[in-house]
Amino acid sequence: MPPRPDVSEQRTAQIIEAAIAVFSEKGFDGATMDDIAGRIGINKATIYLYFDSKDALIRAIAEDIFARELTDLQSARDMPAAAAERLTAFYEALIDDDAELLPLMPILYEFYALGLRRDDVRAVLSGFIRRSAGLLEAIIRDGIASGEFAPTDARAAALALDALISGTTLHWVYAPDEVDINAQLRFAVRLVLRALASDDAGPGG
Amino acid sequence: MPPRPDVSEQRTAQIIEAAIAVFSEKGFDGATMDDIAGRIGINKATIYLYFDSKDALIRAIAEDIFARELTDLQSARDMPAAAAERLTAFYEALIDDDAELLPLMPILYEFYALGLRRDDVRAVLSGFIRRSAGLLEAIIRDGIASGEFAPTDARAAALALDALISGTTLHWVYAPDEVDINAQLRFAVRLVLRALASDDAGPGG
Amino acid sequence: MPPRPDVSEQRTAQIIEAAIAVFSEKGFDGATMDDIAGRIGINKATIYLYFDSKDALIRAIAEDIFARELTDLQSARDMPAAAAERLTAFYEALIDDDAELLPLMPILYEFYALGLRRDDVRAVLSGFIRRSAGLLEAIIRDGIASGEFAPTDARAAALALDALISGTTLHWVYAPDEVDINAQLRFAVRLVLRALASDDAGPGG
Amino acid sequence: MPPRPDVSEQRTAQIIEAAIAVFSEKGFDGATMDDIAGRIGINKATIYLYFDSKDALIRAIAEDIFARELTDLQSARDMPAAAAERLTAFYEALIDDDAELLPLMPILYEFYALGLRRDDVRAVLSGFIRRSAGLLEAIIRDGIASGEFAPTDARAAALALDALISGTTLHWVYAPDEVDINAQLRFAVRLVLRALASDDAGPGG
DNA sequence: GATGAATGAGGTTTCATTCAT
DNA sequence: TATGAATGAAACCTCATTCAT
Repeated sequence: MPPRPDVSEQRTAQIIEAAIAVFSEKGFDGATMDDIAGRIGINKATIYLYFDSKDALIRAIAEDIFARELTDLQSARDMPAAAAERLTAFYEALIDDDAELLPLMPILYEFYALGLRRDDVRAVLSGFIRRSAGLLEAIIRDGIASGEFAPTDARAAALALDALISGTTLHWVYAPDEVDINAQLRFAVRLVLRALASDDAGPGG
Repeated sequence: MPPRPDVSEQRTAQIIEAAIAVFSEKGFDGATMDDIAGRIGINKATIYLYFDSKDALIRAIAEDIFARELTDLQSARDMPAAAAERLTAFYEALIDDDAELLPLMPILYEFYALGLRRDDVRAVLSGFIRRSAGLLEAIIRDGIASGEFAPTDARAAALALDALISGTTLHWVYAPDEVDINAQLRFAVRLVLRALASDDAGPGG
Repeated sequence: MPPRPDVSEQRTAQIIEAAIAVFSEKGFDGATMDDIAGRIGINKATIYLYFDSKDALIRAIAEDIFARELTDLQSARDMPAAAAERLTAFYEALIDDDAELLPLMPILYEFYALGLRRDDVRAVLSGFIRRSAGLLEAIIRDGIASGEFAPTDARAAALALDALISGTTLHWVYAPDEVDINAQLRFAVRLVLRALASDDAGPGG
Repeated sequence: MPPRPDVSEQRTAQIIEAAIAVFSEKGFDGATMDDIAGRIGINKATIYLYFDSKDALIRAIAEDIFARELTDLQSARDMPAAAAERLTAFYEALIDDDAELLPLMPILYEFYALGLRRDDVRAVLSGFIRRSAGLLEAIIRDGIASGEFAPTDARAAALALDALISGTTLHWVYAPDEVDINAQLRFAVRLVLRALASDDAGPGG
């Protein structure tokens, strides 16, 4: 914690923002501290006043990004609406964020790759995935409780939905011409909803 | 006709194998040519007799790995069995390959990340994803033709299944304790099969 | 306004000086960045703060050296004296600079060789040669205008004089025992002066 | 001396020829043994059957090239003609060899540069320069003996002529548009001949 | 808080040279 | 005689990190 929190916090945020942009473009290793500093017109050394190391910066970014993503999911969960509607709302928010989300994809995969090698990053990612599925599960559980969905393995369904979403995003990124992301995500949700509505016993059965 | 058997192909394969192992462990950037050479007890410079550059080596690995993966899928497609059975067989092969597949995951995400920045890698990945979905689609289409599945958008279903598989693998890798990969994949297939069996119009509808 | 005086220019000059010495001794290819850095007790990487690459450094040296040489010639041209005197003064300065000039010879030939392969270096050399002959030509032209020399092809005479000087320098460097550089240069100038004084039509005739 | 001289000599010559071409194009350091071997379709290692090292090859080339040049000069000296004619014949042969000589210029300067650092090369070059001036001197001396030229310092005149020739060649190479090599060389010879014809005492006087 | 200057460590790539065949 | 394969040594260049100002 640097002495003057007001300025510091701004700078911290500014650096993180710049770093996200640069890392997205060049990858964690391809990007240099100079690239990041240059993007906001400060000196490379200044970054070290706010972050201990490049690794620490990367870790901070992981926390920042995944916290933001969770926020979206959380507000979907907390919407006063039927469960099916809330799930739909969630993926629609995802798509609408198109302009925001797409540029994050490179860094996302960068994190998936890095997390398998760095424990601190792995922890952040694991937590995110767990919580992400947890939020979807909560919505599904609400739907079951309210009788909107048939009783089923909410956890498995949540995992499947989450998997569908991230898998579809991958298609979107790597074969954009072939995938109508919007239709495909809608299809995915419907797929899961139908399973929930039926009496399927889920993977645990 | 040189007296000695052509050792080139063996060396090439040997280097690729070593490189896969090292890249998985340290990432493309973290791994050095020395690491790779050291792993098979040759000199760093020898690698350059077989690959023009580190980048070329990475690219060769991409082709190698994804070709192997496709082979598995292809043999599933070509099995003389009902479509549902063939889909099931495919993901079961995936799981059985556990010991082979799991160590490849880091490199896979490494490729996903890199592909968004390097065109040659991107081309290999795009092709893989496209062909992968194409093979699943073929099986599904067979099922529809044989009356095993209800008429539906085979492409969308294939994409969904493919997405489910890669998304589930991600869970598996990052939250292994929470995910029974076997059950979860079975669940995924059943999910899609049910959609196929019904009269749902798919994402295009 | 940084508190410290701008040390950049000094460093730049220091590096160029060291590089000239090292390049003279070992040739462009034989010399390493480490050699150069070591000579002034700095780290190799520091050189890269001032020059983009070894090639850029070499190019900077070309500009530096040839600019210096031209300065000498220019001051000879601008002397308030008869043309013949000014020409004589020039080669005498050349000889007096003995201690400075001789060590530069290796690097000069290095440049002659390199310039035939590298366009940026070639441009510097071409310009130098052109301007060098141009300055001599100006002096000769003055002499003709003042009636000191007979009307003749001033350009051809200048080129001949320039050629004589560089050719003689070559002898000097490679057969120092056999050539009295001082006498030989004086002879060369006299040779040209006599041609100028006569009514010879020059090479164009 | 390899066992079978017939094949060996051919190979040796073939390698030298290839090396001259490659060295001219890329410089001594820029050229690799592979470049040279590749140019005649042999294996790099084969060169080592004929030359001990790259340095030895370079030295052999120096001897080869300068011997050839001297041959031209020698035949000019031995022509049954007046001295003035023989000098003229010499520079004319030089110009006619245009197509042969011009491509050798890069390697020539390469040698001038290298000779200042490598004793074996320096010895070859020194000898060449000395002998070259010696041949010109012989012709001039003949001219003096026959009364064709006025008595003068033949050595100084020869050196001046030699210097003029090599200096002019430099202009030619670096400012080809500005120099009519043919006219300029003729001018140079005339310049010297006039000096010889007169009663000038030369530099030694 | 900020930076210009510097560096140590290291990575990719190149290549003359060797040697078993 | 010829070569495919291999390598040790080294060079250029980069960059995260430090520190005096």
